[in-house]
Amino acid sequence: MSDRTYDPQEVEVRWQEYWEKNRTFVTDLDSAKRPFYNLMMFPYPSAEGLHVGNVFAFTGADIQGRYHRIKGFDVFEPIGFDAFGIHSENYALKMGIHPSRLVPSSVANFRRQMKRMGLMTDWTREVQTTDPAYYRWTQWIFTKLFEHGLAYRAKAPVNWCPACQTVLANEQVIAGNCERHPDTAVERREMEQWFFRITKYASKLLENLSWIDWSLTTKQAQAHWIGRSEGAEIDFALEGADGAVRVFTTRPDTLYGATYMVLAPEHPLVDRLVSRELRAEVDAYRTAAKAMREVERLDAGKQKTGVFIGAHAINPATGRPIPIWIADYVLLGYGTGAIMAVPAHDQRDYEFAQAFGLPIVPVIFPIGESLPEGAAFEGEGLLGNSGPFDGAPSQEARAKIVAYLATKGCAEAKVNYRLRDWCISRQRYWGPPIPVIYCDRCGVLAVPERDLPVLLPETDDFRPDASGVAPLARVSEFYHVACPKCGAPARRETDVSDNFLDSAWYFLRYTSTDRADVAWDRARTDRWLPVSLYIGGNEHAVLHLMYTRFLCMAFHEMGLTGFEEPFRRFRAHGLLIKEGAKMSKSRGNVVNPDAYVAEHGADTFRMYLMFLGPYEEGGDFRDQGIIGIRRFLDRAWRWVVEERPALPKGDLPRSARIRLHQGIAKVSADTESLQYNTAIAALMELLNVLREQSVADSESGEAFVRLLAPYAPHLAEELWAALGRSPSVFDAGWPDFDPALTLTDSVEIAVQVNGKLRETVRVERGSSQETVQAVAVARERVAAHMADKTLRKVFFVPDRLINLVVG
RNA sequence: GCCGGAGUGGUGAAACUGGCAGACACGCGGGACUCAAAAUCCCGUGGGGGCAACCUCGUGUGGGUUCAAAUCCCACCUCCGGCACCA
Repeated sequence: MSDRTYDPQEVEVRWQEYWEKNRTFVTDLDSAKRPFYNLMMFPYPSAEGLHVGNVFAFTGADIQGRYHRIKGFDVFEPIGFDAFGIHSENYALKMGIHPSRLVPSSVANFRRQMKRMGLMTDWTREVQTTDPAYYRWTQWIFTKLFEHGLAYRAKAPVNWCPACQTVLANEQVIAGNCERHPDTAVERREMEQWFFRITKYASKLLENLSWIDWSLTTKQAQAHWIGRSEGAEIDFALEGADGAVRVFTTRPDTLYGATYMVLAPEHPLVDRLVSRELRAEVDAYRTAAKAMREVERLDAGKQKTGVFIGAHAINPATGRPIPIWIADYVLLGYGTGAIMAVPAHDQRDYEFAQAFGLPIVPVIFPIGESLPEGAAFEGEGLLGNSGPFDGAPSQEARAKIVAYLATKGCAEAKVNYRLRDWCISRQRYWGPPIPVIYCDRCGVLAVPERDLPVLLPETDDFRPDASGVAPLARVSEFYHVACPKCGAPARRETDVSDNFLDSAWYFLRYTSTDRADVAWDRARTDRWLPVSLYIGGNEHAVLHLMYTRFLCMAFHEMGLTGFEEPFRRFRAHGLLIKEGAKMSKSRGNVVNPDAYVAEHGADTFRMYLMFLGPYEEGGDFRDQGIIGIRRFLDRAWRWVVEERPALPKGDLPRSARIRLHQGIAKVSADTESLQYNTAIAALMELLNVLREQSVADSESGEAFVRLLAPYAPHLAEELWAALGRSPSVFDAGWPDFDPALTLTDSVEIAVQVNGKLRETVRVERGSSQETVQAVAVARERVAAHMADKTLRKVFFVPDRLINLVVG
């Protein structure tokens, strides 16, 4: 017996060197016959290094890559780093070191840790979003969108975080507070911003969800975010003035019950409509609403407030004038920024009408019950108080009323979306400058492709200030530029683009990192995309994944790619938490993998994370059971290296062979469907069975090692070599199983009497009810429970169960 | 409030399409080996009762459907994630 034992450090480093030297996981993108693009969400390389949450995410994705590789696919598994953005910038400000000097060491640390984890990454295709060779193309994408009318500049009320000193996307505002500063209320500011017209694709973004193979939860989150609602836009003519107020409603059937209107305080018509006597009051309300903290304004439970503006509009159905109010519960950014208020059938309008003594006219009457007291009736029923439409069912009346108004030119059916355009301007330093030049003569120009990249100037003066102007405005060599068209003095845009733009196209760049002349090589993207499988966290369900889909639709429309949807399959992994809480630096509960890898090795740590619970559900990280995985790998090593070679050669007994084939079937199916915890349990069971055998057969060793390979890649290579096979096990093919050998010859059948388990009997597979019943009733324990009772009925599930009902 | 997901031994968890609840591990108890320990191996391990064979209760709570429910239905509780005056 050898005195050597399994030494993961030695084994793992040796195989990592072997893979690197032999370019085992470097993919020839141009000759691949069976491309499998295995994508994982690239990390933000924080200075603290990789944490277990990253390792959990990467490992689950890497298992898919390795599994497909053994199955014979040409797997492309690239990685990159996304070090632009506010997170890096704030950290740099805190440390007083320029981000361009901090990022390389963070990246180097991440790279070291990731290599040590043994991912099958193709490191020849690494991208960094902060590299001018990359962001040149991020800027190019902006110019393409600009050319196609998908990028525009608008003054808009934006979310301003006083702590970040920058604009936030809606998605970055959590309950009215900043995503990065949970104690800081977001303010609203009017600013010139660059937007991408994602709303153009709202319907396509929604419709395609019906066929893309994504985790259901992710698709639901996207559908909700897009927020489609069907209704109508209706014009309410102004009384004693030209023009009309347009509203959006999902309930045109309630039009006869519209007894007043409400505009958002910021609505542009307010200024024109407000009466002289009420102007002071209205202005005071508008100022207050504007200054109000977003959290307060959006608090659904708060008392309704508002003011009458001294003007009236005509209800187009009743022909009667109704008062126009402003109130902060109506939002400028949704629908038309104005509503028709139907207090009888909308709870918010009801509360408002109650507070201000406005008339409440019911027009929908529930069938077979009466209207609720003290609340709006929001359900369906028959129309009343509705002139010619009285008696019509409310659902049918919607279209009828719209059609009737349409003939008078004051309504049209309309689909509204909650989705808003993507604001990409950031008044910060650490990002790709938006490639735009403002020339007094030529107007707003995109920087021509030949002048890209617009390099981010090196400056130590990059702290944002309350001016709201980006730090780049203070760098005069950058700010002043000659117009690319006429040569006259012109100015550069000084905002940088949103970090989400960097990460919205990185998977296209991976294929073409060797090409300095194009963003991506069309032949390669045609071969490799859409991505075969994308694995990542569901926290990106509506941000990253939505923006990415939008860009790909735009690229496809421009003829830049051959596909519309970037990810064939997307699977969301669960969140790894610690003691019931999300891991974060502020909580001080971030777990660093290095210590575990140093103690037990990467294989053990990988498998342990995967064994913790269902991959798609995540779980609570504890290191309690890690020793169980280590023991399992130790046993696997001993079995292959020491125990098995000492046994005489021979064939497995049939029962063991059946267990082997059942194991192959189970591990294959569970790996395929990301049920890694049960796949590992099956591997353990299989090893337990195989170690009980007293012969060394020719089949089980190689099968087991290959099943183990996606999970413990280093050890699998080592054991493959110990079996006398030449590397790499990842070129060896996935073991097949014989379906006939996955069924045992005999089965154990549960015998119940009146639904309670009393006995089990072992019979030949496929035994008839008569046979099983005969065996069962002959058993003493069964007979005892049936004594002096009559057999009423028998339920028989072949090969499983028999239930004898007596009474 | 709304939309998802979840609630099972001391712990992480497993359970096909409604068909033997607790696979696989951790931990714990006992034993073997050892001068001793570590490592390893073997046995046991949901609760209660019983010397035992066995009996009985048991998947968040309360009802229901069914020969049979962790699984389906109704009502509720708790936790996690997301959204939130969306007209």
